[in-house]
Amino acid sequence: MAIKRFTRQRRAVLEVLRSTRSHPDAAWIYQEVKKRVPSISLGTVYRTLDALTREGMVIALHTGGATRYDAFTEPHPHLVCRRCGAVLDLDLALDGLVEAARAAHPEVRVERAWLAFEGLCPDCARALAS
Amino acid sequence: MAIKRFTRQRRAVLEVLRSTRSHPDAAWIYQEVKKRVPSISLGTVYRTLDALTREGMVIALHTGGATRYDAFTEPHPHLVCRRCGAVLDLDLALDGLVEAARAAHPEVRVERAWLAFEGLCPDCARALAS
DNA sequence: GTGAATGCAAAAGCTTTGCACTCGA
DNA sequence: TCGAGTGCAAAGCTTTTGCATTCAC
Repeated sequence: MAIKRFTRQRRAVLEVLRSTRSHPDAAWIYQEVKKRVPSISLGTVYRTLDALTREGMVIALHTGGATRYDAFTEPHPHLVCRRCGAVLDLDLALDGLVEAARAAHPEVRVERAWLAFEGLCPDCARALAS
Repeated sequence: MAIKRFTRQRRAVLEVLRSTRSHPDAAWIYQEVKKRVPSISLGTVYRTLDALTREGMVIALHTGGATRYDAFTEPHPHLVCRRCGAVLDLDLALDGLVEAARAAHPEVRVERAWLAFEGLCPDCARALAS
């Protein structure tokens, strides 16, 4: 269902998510939101993240473990560190990807592109280089 | 650990996976492999898929629900249908993506690109158009 | 006031794991 | 032979859900 009421809980989830660029999962968000709204339950966090995702206010990232969320909704690629699991935003335009897919495959409806790179974050790249 | 023995079970999992382009999950693979190796357990299927993925013989796709596997390991994008969940291979070159990411972000190590499109498969596009 | 949203807790997936046994190299 | 791999089952983790209650509109 669409969001009808903007409750304290939903506002807090959104604010916590907007306050970080670490692409946290539901458990981390829950711990943080609890500091502002101690009565909130994990189930509400999940329901809120689900609603916000369907509204397009946040993005859900499926990188392997728990789903991670991102309040920065402009299309942008991510780097997933294969060593520590960190997810970083990359500054790289995704222009043309959707159009190219549409041109190559007119039989499907292409709505959005998800681009992720696998590799090593700066810390892990340094650690493995030595 | 690396694969040391190519058992009946592992051969069967790989053959089942190579026989389809439907990007099945572990449960489906388990049902199919059972027809050839009735004694196989779901745990072995998971361990085998994990080993094959680490060996680079199959690819693991994280699209939201259960992990799906693909024996076609050439880098290629997928279309994930938001209506029925189907995953289709798209015929579109990924050339230059990794290089572009490396150029834009020399501080990270970029090893591989994962490109997925969200949209509608041919059946669902047709169904929603009417 | 009213029903959308919440809190709680149970349950439902999906995946991993410990252990004794098996069998491929 | 002998340890990598298996089968079984229990456990672990993430996520969903039913239901009574609450509270935003």
